[in-house]
Amino acid sequence: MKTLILPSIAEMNLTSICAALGDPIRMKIVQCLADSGEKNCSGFEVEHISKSTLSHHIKILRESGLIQPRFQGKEHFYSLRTADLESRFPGLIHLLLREKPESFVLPE
Amino acid sequence: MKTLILPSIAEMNLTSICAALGDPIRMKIVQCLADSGEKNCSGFEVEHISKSTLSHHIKILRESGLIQPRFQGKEHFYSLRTADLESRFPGLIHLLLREKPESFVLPE
DNA sequence: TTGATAGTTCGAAATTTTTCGAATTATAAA
DNA sequence: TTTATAATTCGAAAAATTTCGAACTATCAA
Repeated sequence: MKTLILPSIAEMNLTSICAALGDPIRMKIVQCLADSGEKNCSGFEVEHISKSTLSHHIKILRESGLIQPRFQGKEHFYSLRTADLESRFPGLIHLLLREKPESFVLPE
Repeated sequence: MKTLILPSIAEMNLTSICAALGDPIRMKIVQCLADSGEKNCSGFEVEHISKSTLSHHIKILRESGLIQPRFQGKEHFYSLRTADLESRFPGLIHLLLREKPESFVLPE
């Protein structure tokens, strides 16, 4: 079993999070997850990009604290760390929603 | 008189804004302005950086839509485009405040 | 056990960003 | 007019990021 490195809430840093979001591919992945929850790599709405490049972007998102993986068989399912992000940077998640923001309920 | 290029509210783009904020020097400038309003270059809390480098960072912040200049004599005073940013990305400004966020009143 | 699938890691090339000093513009003050 | 100050622009060098294919790990299914 592999150990995964995720920053704690206290370790999250706004500059790193912005740097992670400052790339169009990564922004798209994050907005895709913000809109519709958990997805594996093939569910991200990105095209014309090799799988190693996609892995690289996923790593940056994970290390910034934006996303977390869940391993199920061969697949890695990713989701936004909604509650953690909301507690550390209130309002951030809301900013990332593309549509129907009124349908999104923030965590308690 | 020089014409300055500022993106309109509609032209503002979240990815570009995040990219602009994803650098520690630029984040510091923006948080400095968010905390205390208008400042010229010498008022930014950045050190060990040449003036041409500082100009480069200011340009990126301006072109992303985060800041606007006001020319007075030799000096260029910069401020956050608070109202414009709040109308385009509600909550963004609040995220950038380092201290005393409760004392900050968002524009109408 | 073999083969297929999902994804990561490695190393190198391509591209972009950051940085600087020198030259330049614009204003103000002597 | 000359000098000083505030800041930008211009190249070019240095540093960081993005990208890819190949090799690898792990799981599942035949």
